[in-house]
Amino acid sequence: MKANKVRLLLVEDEDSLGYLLSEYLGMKGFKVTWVKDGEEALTEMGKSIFDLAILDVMMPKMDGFALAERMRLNTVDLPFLFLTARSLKVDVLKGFSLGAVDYLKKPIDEEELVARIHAILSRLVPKDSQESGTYFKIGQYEFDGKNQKLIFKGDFRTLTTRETELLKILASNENNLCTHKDILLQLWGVNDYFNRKSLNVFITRLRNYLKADNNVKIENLHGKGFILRVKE
Amino acid sequence: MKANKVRLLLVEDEDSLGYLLSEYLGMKGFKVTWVKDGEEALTEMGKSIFDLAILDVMMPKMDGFALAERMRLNTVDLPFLFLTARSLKVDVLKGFSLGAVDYLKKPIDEEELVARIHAILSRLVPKDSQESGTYFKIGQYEFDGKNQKLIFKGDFRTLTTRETELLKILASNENNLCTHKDILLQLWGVNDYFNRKSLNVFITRLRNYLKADNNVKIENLHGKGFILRVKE
DNA sequence: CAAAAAGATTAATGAAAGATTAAGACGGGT
DNA sequence: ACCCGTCTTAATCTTTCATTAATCTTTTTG
Repeated sequence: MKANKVRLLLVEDEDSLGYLLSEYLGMKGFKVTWVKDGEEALTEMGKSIFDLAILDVMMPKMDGFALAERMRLNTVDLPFLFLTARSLKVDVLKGFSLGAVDYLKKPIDEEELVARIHAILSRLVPKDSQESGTYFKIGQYEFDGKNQKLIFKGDFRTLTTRETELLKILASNENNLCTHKDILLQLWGVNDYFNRKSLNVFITRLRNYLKADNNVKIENLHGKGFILRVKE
Repeated sequence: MKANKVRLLLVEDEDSLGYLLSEYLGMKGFKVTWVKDGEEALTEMGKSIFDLAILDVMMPKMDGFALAERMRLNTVDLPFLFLTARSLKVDVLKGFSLGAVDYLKKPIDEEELVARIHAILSRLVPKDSQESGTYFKIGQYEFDGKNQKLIFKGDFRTLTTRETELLKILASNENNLCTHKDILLQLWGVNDYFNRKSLNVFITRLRNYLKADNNVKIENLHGKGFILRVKE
């Protein structure tokens, strides 16, 4: 899984610059996804994982600043830098206050851009790997992830691998949102329509297994994901 | 943010700029140590701990690049950025290849420098307690943005996506005006008649949810926007 | 004070997301 | 090759929620 190419999301409406940069960065060994507006960018962020986003500030529809703000609201935790012709001081400051890791003024020097990307990536804290335990208490249930057993008052049921993996994710984030995206990427590695449907089936199964304790619920956050809710 | 001050090591031979920067940065809440050449810098690094070094490139005796190289040889693991009048591309690239986290061209804008320092530090320091920026206290309410929960005296209500996004904006600007324009751009990316109508609907909803504490109000500034007002 | 603009409130609608159940596909073990 | 347990796809039904609409109230301005 690791040792892979660095994945960049380039958001640039201008054809010429977008083409130039995506080609150049591709040549330099990055995996580049180029989209032309903020909406597309958000969609793309929902579909796959990126290491860094490069946002043009001046774009029709949604500008780079608005996009950064929406990323924050959607708790998309993706580092980003701005690329812009607007070098007004107030813009630079706004860029950083939105959480940018860098702010580059046009005209862009491609080599400098690459150097800066590397500087940024080398300093990034690696994402917390889900090093979760294997044994959980879920309300009156006990869940032995290693042996795939769900125990209730002495009785137990053996879960399948998928059921186990899913319950592990939910249980290690008890009472906290697990997004579709995270679950799907962790279980299937891909976030598409069919896997999403599959996920629903497994959720139904788990709900069924967990119904004996009605302080335990798998709730849905519409459009976001699931929460394993344990009252008290 | 952080309890103790951030410690900066400023290496700058020029008196005027050095004085200006160390004063300004000190005023901005940093603990600044100002030395005038590379030798002194290395001594200082041996004596105390710093969070970030700011190196001028052009200095007599040992220039910034040479200093960075010596730091590497001495395995001094201190992030540094360059400050320089030499904006030649080859210099910029050399700066980054030496491991710089940033490279600023003179003339330096002090505010931008501060913004960049903060951007760098926030990347270096592991994110403080996962839920930064998504958890709010609103009067007697607690608002958990990540899980879209609005909590009042132990009980909670789950908000929808839009309700959550809107409340996040208002809450992060408590007692300050959020203009229509800003809200609309952040929530929809577009500022038109219909979204504005939509916004009103959501404001009504939030008002309804927040009415249990009458020190909390969403006020309207006619023609301007909304304010989440929290008395006391 | 009257007209117009902006805002507030409540309700209706429809598309998208989710839930559930069943049927098909796949693969290891015998 | 044929079970059997498991995962995936399909089909169908239900719920959710953003948006639009309709109506009423407040504020501004001349």
